[in-house]
Amino acid sequence: MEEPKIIKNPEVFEEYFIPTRILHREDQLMGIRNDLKPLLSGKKPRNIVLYGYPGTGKTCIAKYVVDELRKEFPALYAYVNCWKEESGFKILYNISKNFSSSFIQRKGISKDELLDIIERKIQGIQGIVILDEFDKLSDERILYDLLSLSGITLILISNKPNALQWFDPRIRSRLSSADIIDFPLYKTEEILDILKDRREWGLIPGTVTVSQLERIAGASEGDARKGIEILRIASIEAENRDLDKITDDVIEKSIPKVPDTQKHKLDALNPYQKLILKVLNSKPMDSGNLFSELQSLSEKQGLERIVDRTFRKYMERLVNLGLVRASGKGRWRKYSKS
DNA sequence: TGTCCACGGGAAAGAAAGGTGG
DNA sequence: CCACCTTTCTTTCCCGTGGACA
Repeated sequence: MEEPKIIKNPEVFEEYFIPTRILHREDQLMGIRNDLKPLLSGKKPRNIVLYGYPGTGKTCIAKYVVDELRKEFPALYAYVNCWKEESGFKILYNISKNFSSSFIQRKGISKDELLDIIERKIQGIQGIVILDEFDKLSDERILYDLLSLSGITLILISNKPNALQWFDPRIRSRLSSADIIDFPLYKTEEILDILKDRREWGLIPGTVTVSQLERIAGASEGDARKGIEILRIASIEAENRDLDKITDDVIEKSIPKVPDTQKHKLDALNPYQKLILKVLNSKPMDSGNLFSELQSLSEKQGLERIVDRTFRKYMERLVNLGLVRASGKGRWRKYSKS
């Protein structure tokens, strides 16, 4: 293979790549930092649950914060994807392997022994375990066992909004104090920023234009991973064709190669949710006014009235989709279009 | 200190989507 | 293809909570 013309650093586009700076996820970043902060003063941190659609930065940011923390504090660390390692044994095995510098015999070892190993390892030192896609966990006992070890802080990640509800009440009660952090879909401009960042680190200058990146960002449906993947495929394709820059044609061909992850969540808004957006388009509002506005508008359109709790669920959804911004807390929250 | 009122968890009811066997 | 059952998602009902404000 001769000199690359497009790609400077292919790692930048890999799934495991963690960027040196995180864009547009300040709240989530601070949230996780604060939850883990007690470690630095020898206290027990909060467990954390991260929710959000695919490609909203959950895994990336969790790893980023843990990396950052470990520069200051020597905590043990393990990342396990529960979808790949679905059995309880595999998960424990992976954790103990990550925690331990020495080799662990895989054969003839029981779950209990693995738990013992883990427990011994974290004596006097703390361990952080990221369980990605924890809703895929086949053996929920493991979660219970891990939660019983006081030296372990869990970061649980899922793209199902209420993944916890499936678990045993005992597990839920142990997680009741966990901090729940939501990751809304990225907006198109935010994905554009992320793509520009990756371009800078991963591609040779001048190989892709901003308007081309805009095209990719627009096709990403709020999923940063999808955007990055499109850029990666386009780069490789351009490289293969021996081009010295990425052409529009290559980009258009790359877009359909990346599967939809969001399943068109965005156009699946119901009439009420569309009305809410329309109202917020003109001016920001607090919840009470917005709700009564919605009621009278929907009456005019011949729609049934909805109950207030349903309205709040709609708002929650819209915020999660990143279509509405919520500022202020509790009952004094204000909603505005984002 | 009590009232006000949106918040949000959770259960129950209802609706839609997904199988399966005839 | 339809009838029926199961699973999953949505909406409603119920209710305890907590911060502002008087």
